[in-house]
This record gives sequence, C-alpha cells and structure tokens, in this order.
Amino acid sequence: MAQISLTFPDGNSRSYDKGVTPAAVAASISTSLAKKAISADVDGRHWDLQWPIEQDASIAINTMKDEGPANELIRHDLAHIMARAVQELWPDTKVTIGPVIENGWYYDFDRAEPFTPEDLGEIEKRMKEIINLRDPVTTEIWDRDRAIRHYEETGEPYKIELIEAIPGDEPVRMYWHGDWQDLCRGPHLQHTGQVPADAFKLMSIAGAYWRGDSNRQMLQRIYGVGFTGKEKLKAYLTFLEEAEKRDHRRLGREMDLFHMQEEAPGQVFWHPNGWTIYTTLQDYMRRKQRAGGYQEINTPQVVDRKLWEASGHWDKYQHHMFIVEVDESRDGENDDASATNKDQTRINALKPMNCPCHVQVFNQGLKSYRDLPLRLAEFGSCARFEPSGALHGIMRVRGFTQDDAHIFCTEDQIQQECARFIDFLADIYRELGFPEFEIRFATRPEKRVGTDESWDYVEGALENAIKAVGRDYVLEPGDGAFYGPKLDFYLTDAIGRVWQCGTFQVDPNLPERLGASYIAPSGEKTRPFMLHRATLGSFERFIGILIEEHAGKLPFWLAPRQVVVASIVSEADDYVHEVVAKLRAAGVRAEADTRNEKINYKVREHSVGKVPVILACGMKEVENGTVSVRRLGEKQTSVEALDAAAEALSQEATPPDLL
RNA sequence: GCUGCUGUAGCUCAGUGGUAGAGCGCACCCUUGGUAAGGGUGAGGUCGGGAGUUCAAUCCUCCCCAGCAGCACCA
Repeated sequence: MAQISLTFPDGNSRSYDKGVTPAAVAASISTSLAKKAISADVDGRHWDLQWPIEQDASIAINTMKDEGPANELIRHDLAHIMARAVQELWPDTKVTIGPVIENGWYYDFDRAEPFTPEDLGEIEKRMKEIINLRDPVTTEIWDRDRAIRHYEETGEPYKIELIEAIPGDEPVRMYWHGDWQDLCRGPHLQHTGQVPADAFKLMSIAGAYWRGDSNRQMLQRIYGVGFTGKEKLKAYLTFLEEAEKRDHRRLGREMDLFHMQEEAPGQVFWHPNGWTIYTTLQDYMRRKQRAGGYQEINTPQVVDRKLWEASGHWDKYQHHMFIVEVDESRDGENDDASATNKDQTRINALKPMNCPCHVQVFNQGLKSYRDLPLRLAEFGSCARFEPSGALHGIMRVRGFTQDDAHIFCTEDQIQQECARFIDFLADIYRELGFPEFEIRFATRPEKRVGTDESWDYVEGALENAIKAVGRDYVLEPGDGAFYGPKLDFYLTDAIGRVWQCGTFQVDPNLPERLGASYIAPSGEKTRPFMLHRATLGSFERFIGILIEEHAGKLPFWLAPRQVVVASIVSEADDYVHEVVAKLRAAGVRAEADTRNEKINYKVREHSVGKVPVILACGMKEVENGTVSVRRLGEKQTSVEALDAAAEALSQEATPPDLL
C-alpha cells in the first residue's frame, strides 16, 4: 500500500492511499488538482513541489515515485560500470571518484586524450555489455596499507590520495564488478544484471578540478542519468526538453526582451519589451521601499580608487573591478594612449558595490541617534569583472542593478530591523508569485574580526528575528562574512536551480573603516552598525527567474505587452484603434494589430509572443460595441462589452500593491 | 579563469579546398480571411576577428574574441 499526501497553499492537505504502488496512486490523482499542491509526501518522503505550471506537475509526481533507495543503488552501480567500461576501452585512464547525484551520477577520470561525444556512445555500448554479463558484485574489507600497495601496483594515484585522506587507520572497503575493482563505501547491487540496460544515458563531458580545487589537476567528468525503467528515462528527457523551452535566454529573444553582444560581454541591451518589465518592477519596488521607510538616493558610477582602498575592497577585489584610468593632462589634441602622462593619471573604478558610497552620504553632516535607524536605498548600478566562465544570460552578469539599501542603526536595533526586513521581503516575494523561499543563516567564519561577545550578540539578534517572524532557516555555520553574520534568501527556478536573491548582512566593519559615526544620547560620537540588504538582489537576475518561473507567461501586471487588439477584417481597423485608445486611457499596455493577415496568423504570432490577452474585432464587434477576448493558453473565447472588458483589464493591470 | 565543444542570412540550421543553401522571419503584390502558419514574387551573408599553409581558404593550422556545458569563483 502506497500513500501520497498533497498539501495546498491554504494549508489543507489530501491523502491518497488506494493504490498498490506510489506510481498507481500518482496516476490516480488528477493533474489539475496536483498542480495546485505545494508539497507532497510519498510513503513518508517529503517533496516540495516547485512546479506551478501545468504539465510539469505530472512530471514532478513521476519523479517523486521514482526516487528512493532503488535509484540510489542503480545509479551507484552505473557509476562503477561506466568506470569499468572506460578503463576497458582506454586502459591508460586513471579513476578518481564517482558519486550519485540528482537523477544520475558522474565519474571523474584522468586521461590525456579528451573524451569525445562519439566516445560516449562507445562507453554506453560497453556498459550494456557489462550489464548483460550479469557479473557478480563482491566486496572485501582491506587494511589501508594493503589497499595503498594495491593501487601503487595498478597505478591509481588518486585512489591512494583518497585513502590517505580518510582519518584514522580505518580499513577500507573494496568492491568488484566482475574483475574490475574500485574503492568504495557501497552499498551495491548483487550483480550488474540488476541494472536496467535501457534506462540510462550518458549526458555530457565536462572539466572538473580534482578535489574541487582550482589549483589542482583538471579531470574529465562524464555525467549520466539513470532510472529504474526506460519510461522514466524518457519522462526525464522530455522534462529537459520542456525546461529548455523556458530558458530565459531563449524567451528573451522570442519575446524580444533583450539581447547581449560580443562588444559588451555580460551586459544587457534591454529592448522595449524587456525594459517595460524592468521599469514596472522598479516602480513597484520604489513604492514598496517608500512605504517601508526607506529614503532613495543615487551615487556615482566612477569613483577614485582611494575610496576603494579605504573600504578595503581594492586590496581584496581589485582584479574583479573595471578600472578606468584618466589622464587629466589631456588637451584634446594629443590624447592618444601613448601620450598618457602617468603622473597625471587618475585611477578610478566603476563601482562594484554601493556600500562605500552610502557611507559617504551618511557621513555628510552630523548624525544624531534620533536619525537612526536611517535607511538609505538605491537602485545601484554596479559593474564587476566576473570570470568569463561564470556569465550566464542575465542571471550572472558584469553590469547589473541591485535594489540595494543600507540601514544605519544601533546594536539594539539590529533584531527589529532584521525582522522588519524579512517581513518586507516575504510580502514582496508573495506578491511577485514566490510564496516559498529559503532562508540560509550564515554564521561566524574562522577568519573574522570582532570579539566573540559581539558575534554572540549579533548572531542571536538574527536568529531571534527569524523566530519572531515565524520562519524556518537552514544553518550554514562558518559561511558568514569576515565582519558579520548574514541571511541569504534563495528562490528555486522552474527547472530546479537555486538562486540567491535577497540578502541581509550585519556589518560593523565598514562604518569603522570609513569613519561613520552618530552622536549618542550621552553626547559621545558612536559607531553605527551598517546593515546591507537587498530584496530582489539584482533586477537582471530576478527578471531572469521570473521569466523562467512563468515560462514567459508573466502575471498580467508585469507582462510587457498586455493586450493586442487584432482586426479580423480591415473594415474594423478604425474600431481597433478606438479600442486601443480606450485601453491605454485605462492604464493598459495595449497595441493594435491591423496588418493584412488572417486572424489565425495573428493569434498564433501573439501566442508565441506570450501576450496574455488578444482582443479580436470583426464586423460583429464593431456593430455591437464588443470585443472577442482570448486569453493566452485558452482555446475558448468570450464576447464582452468593450466598456466592461476595459474596466476588467484595467483592474488586472494594476500592480498587486495598489489593489 | 580552467577543460571540452560551438560560431555560416534577423532566427533555427544544412554545406563545400575553386568566394554559399533551406525553412521561418522581412519587403512587395494578390487575398478581407472569425481565433495557433492563405498564396505568389523578391531582397538579405567579408561564412566571429587576425595571421599562416596553398595557384586558390568559409573549409586545413595557429592566435584572439564571443557563446554553450561543467568546474572554480560570486565582496
């Protein structure tokens, strides 16, 4: 008997236990109901469902029933079988490690020749042969010296290093798949024939550093996915195809949101549609921040290195800054690069962060304790020279704008400000369609400044704040900044990748370095604490997540083109323009499509472009003063009176905070 | 940054040691069509950039740039 329990956003849950297997239960749940669920428990295992979009819910359920010990074992044996296949095909290859990961496994190899995509086919073929051999899997416990001698003989230096890294003199476990041997914790299946030969696939080859250390050898990693049956593999591959369709880089082009080009790697050229999303979101955030007690400021882009030296960033992050050298002796006649006068060259950096600039604003004039907490916000454009390999669409870029703010406050105010911020962020995430997010609480690292007492106090303040607002968190010991603990707020995109968005950091260090102070009630000059915080993180990344989360079908108020009014016959063109004018007057982003094309064609094109509402107008609509309403993703249309439709759309176009 | 792969028309991609093709898109013409592709004609390319080999390079070699996957990084 299998049991699945689904939990819904309102907290209610429903249980199903009629089926014999989880698969049967999953099959009996209607997809339309399941897609509303936010979590599911399958035979005691808990699943948070991150799939608000139809169709994916069934995949999520398929994946659920698929997880568990059986998969773990199969994937682990597949890793060994793959390593054996590789060493049989290319005996000079050295083996390292090969763990199970989500949906599959990888194995890292050291081999002079790079693997090619054709090699993957060869390896798969050999793996199937090994599976068909039904070779027994056996195990023995060896003492370390024996194992090390063995690997010295077989020439496997990485295995020796692994054994040496095991603490104490614990013996090690050796496994054999037939004659092929590997050091491994286990457990494994009994023979290779227990692995389904038709439910795995080698996916890709990539580089990976030995022991995750960029100073060490680069190995070749082969990724594979494996399941208990071939229909599950097929479902997973289908899921990957679906995921590709919602990639923000692809949708960015299809919806004409933005582009990027060679001359400005890692920076975004926003097109009208994309910039509409951006500014709509920014307007929304500006209202939220004003209501939240923030004052908006703006600070320079190009700042002398002196400030970055004072803040300490020059020392640590110089190589990640865009440097701007200006020869101040230039006269316009002799200003080629070779004529640069080094003595009169001023070195600036594009600001990689806003904090030092915000301290400069705080430092103007004397501040009183009565001014605290002082909350200074900026939509701060920053430039960071990110490593080329880190760039990813608009999610990780070199030029971005943070919805940044710094709160100057006393020690006593930290807890309250923290609680206040979590509520602020949760409210915004909810309105933007992300009711669920993860808080990670990063505490004192080994290398740090400040006394243990002050760390105790500040960490306690953050923890109390999280509890006060009734939220859970994941503890990340030792992951805080060297000057203070932090909270990071993570969202999961529609294909399961996790992105850091919001952040909240306590910093007593920068006010110290940059000489910030206020006058305390006692009349003494006192250091304030500085709280760094961002809600969305950066507009670029957050918009990328919004696009992928909604597969381009953004909530109406954020959709760049909300309504297209399309004529069915050209006699209706004047009426179309009239409708557009009416909608625009009502605050709806509407445009006319009076091209000489069939309505089928217009509907298709605007559906592909993710326009949420198409209003079609033919002679019937002209005569009756109506519009034919078609919503994205729906086949049904409805005829509505123009005034009523305009009123309803106007309401729908209103941002959630103004409703 | 590291390993591997990729770069041909606006997009998706085929192709060849003798300076190039398809579909979609775009322009024009016909068509006025009732909810996901009506028909015809036409215009588009220094084949990512530079150097080399060659009688001849988009194709082979090297360097550079950018993108993709992964790793490392993310104040």
